[in-house]
Amino acid sequence: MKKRITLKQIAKELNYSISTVSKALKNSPEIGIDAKTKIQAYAKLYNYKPNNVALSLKNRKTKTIGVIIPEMVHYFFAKVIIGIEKFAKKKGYNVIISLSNESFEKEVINIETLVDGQIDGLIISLSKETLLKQDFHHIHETIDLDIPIILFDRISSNVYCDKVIIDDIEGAKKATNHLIKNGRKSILLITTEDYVSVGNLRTSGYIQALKENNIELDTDLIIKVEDKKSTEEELHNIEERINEVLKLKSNIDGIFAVNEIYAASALKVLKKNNIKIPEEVGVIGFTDGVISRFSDPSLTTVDQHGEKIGKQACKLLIERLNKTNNIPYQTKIIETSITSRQSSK
Amino acid sequence: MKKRITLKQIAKELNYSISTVSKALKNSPEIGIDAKTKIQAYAKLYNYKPNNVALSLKNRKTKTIGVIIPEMVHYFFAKVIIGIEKFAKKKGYNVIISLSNESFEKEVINIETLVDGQIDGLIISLSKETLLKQDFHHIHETIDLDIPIILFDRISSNVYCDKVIIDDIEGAKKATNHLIKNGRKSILLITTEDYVSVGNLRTSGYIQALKENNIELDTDLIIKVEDKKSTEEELHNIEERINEVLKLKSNIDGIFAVNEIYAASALKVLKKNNIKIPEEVGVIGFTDGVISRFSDPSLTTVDQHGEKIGKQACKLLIERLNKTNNIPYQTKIIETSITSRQSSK
DNA sequence: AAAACTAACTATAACGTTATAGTTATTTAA
DNA sequence: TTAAATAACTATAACGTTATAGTTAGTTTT
Repeated sequence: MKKRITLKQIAKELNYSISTVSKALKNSPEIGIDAKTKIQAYAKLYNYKPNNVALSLKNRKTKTIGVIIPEMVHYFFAKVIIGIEKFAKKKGYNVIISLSNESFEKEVINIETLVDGQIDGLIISLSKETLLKQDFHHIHETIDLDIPIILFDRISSNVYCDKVIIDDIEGAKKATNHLIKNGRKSILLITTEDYVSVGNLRTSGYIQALKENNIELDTDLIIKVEDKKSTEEELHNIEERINEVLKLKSNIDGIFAVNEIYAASALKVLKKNNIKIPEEVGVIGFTDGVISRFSDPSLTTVDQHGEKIGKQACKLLIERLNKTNNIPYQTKIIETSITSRQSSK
Repeated sequence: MKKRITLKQIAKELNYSISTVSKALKNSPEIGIDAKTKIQAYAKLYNYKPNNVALSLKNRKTKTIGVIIPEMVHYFFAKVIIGIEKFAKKKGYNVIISLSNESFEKEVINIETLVDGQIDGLIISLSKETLLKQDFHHIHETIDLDIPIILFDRISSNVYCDKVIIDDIEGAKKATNHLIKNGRKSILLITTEDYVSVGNLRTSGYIQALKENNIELDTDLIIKVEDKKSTEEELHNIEERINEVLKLKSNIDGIFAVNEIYAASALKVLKKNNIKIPEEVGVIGFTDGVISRFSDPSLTTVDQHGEKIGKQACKLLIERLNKTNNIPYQTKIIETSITSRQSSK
């Protein structure tokens, strides 16, 4: 009903020019004290707020950041968004979120839509399809338009821009070492096939940790899972494979899974076999999410600190937006940490 | 590097007026075929895209929808957002997401920020604090500004606007009946204090179901939890209380929890007491999320169909935005359904 | 052949701001 | 006492669009 009041209306009502009103509200010294008090009082009374769209047009800045993530129902991404949102808000930026749903095409469309004058910069975690295709033209075109992009988590070395990642190798090493320090010697690794970069890196970390502790690598202790949608059927499959290895290698005393779901599957199989956790077998997962917290026993995990990642990404972006000259691209690495719970001691 | 091209630049380059260019690109019959082809070709070559901010200012429409949810790390809300996002995109709208973090103050600030010319309408799920305070002035003020609001899930009957909810009473009845049909007679209810409307309604559903099945209500079988942040400590507390009741009432053969977390806690306590699920006690939760799917045993739940809720809310909003006259407010009820898993048979 | 019409354009204003460059009237300096 | 300085404003342009209202030159109509 009562529409927003504008400078024009205030000007007309109080018989000043629009410029005077504008300046008075900005407390400009050019304006006399009388006019100022009158105008400011009136503005306050009618709850004047500058129209942001007009400001965006004038300043050629929207004070809005676009975020594109592969999926929403994922603790890690949700956390990242929280980090972005918090920092952005503090700096006076708004956040627009889009989902690529792991599809290359949707990613391209989302970027196009957002770049259409809605946002000052973008924070993106690439979709699986994009990484598989290795097609980054949409990213490059956006950067060419002088719209900065920050990549996080799912990045590519073929794109030149700021990046925020965790050290997957280091994280996996920490996890493996955690088990070794508990006295575990025969550690089962549940990971993805090698083309998934994250899985690949974590596998390397596992291998390195063993080497550093002079434990011989037994490839029979590595289960590589096809990285599909986690349907009930697929989950059953994974459990089946874990079960087999467990039967085959009865001396297994630790399990490191490269994500929550694999870790939860491991728990299930262990319990079915009446193997005591953590007494007989210690379990640790990567990615600290709800599943880990509410599983029984609760899962020790490698926390990726999604919120920190989001904050850092947002910080990098806003810094770049505020620089007029081009600063060199940075890659920030966020430390992982172990969250110790019941599944390991 | 190569900035966006504008009408002005095209006009200058091709020696036409801005109006001609604008009209040519809109295929106006006022413009001659020669000019049209020339201008359109040039625009295509330089990838002309109208500046959305300018359009927003001109049309007094941003084609953007704001969404405020209490928290992100929550399967249900994530699903709702997916629903909103999908539908919005299809209709040419963008989505801005803000988090109230269950705080009244943050909710107020978020609304203010969004209403500052960024959005055409809002979709909100109220924070717990807001519901506790019963202070809706910010909602009313926004509606007064002719910015339509759609409330979902966490609503209040004291606000007049469009709403999308599930039938909590019906859902709770379905859940309770599901247990009763399994032959359960002594069903423990784990719910929230009554001021949380959702908890309150689900409690009613439970009571009604008992009544309809001629089972006497035993108030000792109702645990009302203070609805706080689910910290480890708080969770421990809940488990403690469940444990006590379980000791006191040894004949309990079913548990209905009004959310996933309470249900997961119940599972934990039952397992600790070596009570067989579902043989001795059947468990059902409200809200179908990851915890339910990955718990052991997996949880039977009342699915709220978050994506449908999001879609419906978005639809209501866009419909209202497209009407010039005020249409009467609607409340849409989305059907729940039972997803049967291991925790009940 | 003058009046009316039409095709193909252009100018202007407006959306709401703000920065820059004026314009007054009044005060101060020389 | 006259020029220079200042205080307190106002007008204008610009951000990128588009709708409305002009303006031409050429074509019909009668």
